[in-house]
Amino acid sequence: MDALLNGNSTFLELVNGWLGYIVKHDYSKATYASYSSKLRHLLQYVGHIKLNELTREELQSIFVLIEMEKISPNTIGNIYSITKKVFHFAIKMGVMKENITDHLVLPKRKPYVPKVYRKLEVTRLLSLTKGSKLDIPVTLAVNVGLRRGEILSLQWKDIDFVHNTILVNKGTSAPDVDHFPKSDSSIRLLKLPKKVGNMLKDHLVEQKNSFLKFGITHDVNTLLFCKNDATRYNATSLNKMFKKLLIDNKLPIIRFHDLRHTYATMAHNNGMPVKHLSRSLGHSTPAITVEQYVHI
DNA sequence: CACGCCCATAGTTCAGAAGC
DNA sequence: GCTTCTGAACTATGGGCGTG
Repeated sequence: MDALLNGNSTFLELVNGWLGYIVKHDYSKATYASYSSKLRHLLQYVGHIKLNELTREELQSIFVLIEMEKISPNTIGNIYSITKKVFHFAIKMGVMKENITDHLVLPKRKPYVPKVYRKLEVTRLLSLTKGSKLDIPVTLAVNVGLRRGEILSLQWKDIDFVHNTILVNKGTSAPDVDHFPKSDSSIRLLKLPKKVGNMLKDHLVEQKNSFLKFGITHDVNTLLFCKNDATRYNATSLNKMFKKLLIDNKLPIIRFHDLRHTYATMAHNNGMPVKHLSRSLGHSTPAITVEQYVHI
């Protein structure tokens, strides 16, 4: 720590100290990026103010200003929880006495209600993607309920055509391309629906042929869904391609991740027990499944 | 122009803790 | 036991930019 941090330091200096000395070391890169960008909302108003001149009332008025920027209540909640950590750090470092983030009044967070496709729209979507680049990711999302990051990092060694299973044990997150599961319960061995298995078999043959043509090695580490040169697609590109497909074909606009919600809703409506569905999605408890994914 | 990458920032997911 | 809150890590979106 720059032993220089004291009551006369500015809020900006405090934030930089916390980000650089704590967050950079103890948290993931994605979290670091998320924290620093959210703190900018505060810095624009109070970055220059000295710590011993910052008051709870002032902080409260800053949150009102942020609300006026049309930032959603959920995001304001996020900004608040990060801010609280910053001041907690200040207290720990002995540069502030009380945590001025206590008892602030904030807008209530609202649950997100995803859009899901009905059977008819799913059928239409699948007929559109058939044979196209998006065939694999869309099918895996809508028929197996995989997350985007899980699809992007699936390798052929994760597919077992003998036992008809698919092993989900890694993910890909923006802005990095790190591999990690969302949580321990996200690691799971799933049954591969017959039609998906068949589709993957066909895809494997096609991919091998295409690789041969370009002189690229194909092995068990090859990604299921990748570009012609075997490299991974950028996660945001997948979203863009998906959205374009919907616009071009006048399908209702949903997010790629909503295909996972669609899968869950359909499975539930088809009578899949919640416990089973929860395992299939990789949730730690069935309560999450019911709360977040089943939209009738 | 279409495609794909990178970056910045907003918003969502989901586990675990806290509160009832 | 449940519901609600918190927080880390994820996904979404859009602009800019390079390539073909």
